[in-house]
Amino acid sequence: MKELIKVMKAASEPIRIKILKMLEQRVMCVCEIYTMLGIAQSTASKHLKILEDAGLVTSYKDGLWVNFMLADGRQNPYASNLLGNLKHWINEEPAILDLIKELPNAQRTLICRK
Amino acid sequence: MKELIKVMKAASEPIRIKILKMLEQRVMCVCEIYTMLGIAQSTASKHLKILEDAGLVTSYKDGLWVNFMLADGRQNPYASNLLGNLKHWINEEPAILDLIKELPNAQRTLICRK
DNA sequence: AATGCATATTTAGAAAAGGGAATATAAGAA
DNA sequence: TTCTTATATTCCCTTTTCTAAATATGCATT
Repeated sequence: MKELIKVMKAASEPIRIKILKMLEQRVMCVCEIYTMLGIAQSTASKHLKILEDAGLVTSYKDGLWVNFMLADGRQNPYASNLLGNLKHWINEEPAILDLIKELPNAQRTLICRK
Repeated sequence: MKELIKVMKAASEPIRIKILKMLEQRVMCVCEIYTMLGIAQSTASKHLKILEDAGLVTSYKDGLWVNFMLADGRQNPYASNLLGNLKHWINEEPAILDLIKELPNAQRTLICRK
């Protein structure tokens, strides 16, 4: 039950759904994510932690970057079920279409270096 | 997106999951529900409203009683998907097993009349 | 009409979640 | 070591959510 609630709660926030939809396309680092969504870095980190705790997302380090990707869901059936469904959900939604369209422009080497 | 979020949010509360699991068994009125869950009547009404707004539950009047049941989900794909999955989720959970076991004892004619 | 009963709604307080600025951490570069 | 940079965490504030008592509504019975 706790696991299920955690997944549902993680999936009940528009920003987190957007993150999942972007990660369907490719691996992303935090700076790419918060830039795409127009939110603060700390906000993005927190949402990613919630997604990770729910088993929806995993990450691995690559130097200074932390790469986030969809979890394979082998350990959490609720998470993998949601991720599977989400792939063919809300793909026609304007907000999502825009995100996907803009995704190629969000490259860590262009965005995060100041 | 809004529809999806509404369903996820509705499903991200233990009490509401418990209500759905009970409604898998049978139609219930509000007094049966709040008695089973040990919550206030107003609390139960509000949770039911949230579930109904999300398209997970429907209700019909029968005199003074209001009967709640799972929605058929013909209008909301997210809701029907969740309801379908939930049927084979958390059935081994002690809290759920107990609820189902106690369900036959919660009869409106015995419980609500004072 | 008037009363009784099941449910809905309102109200108010407490708890949780969301947001971002500021700070801490960790890893690469100098 | 010291500096820089990407991310995590802390802190504080605002918004939302949850809970239940109190009140309102609506139907049925008398």
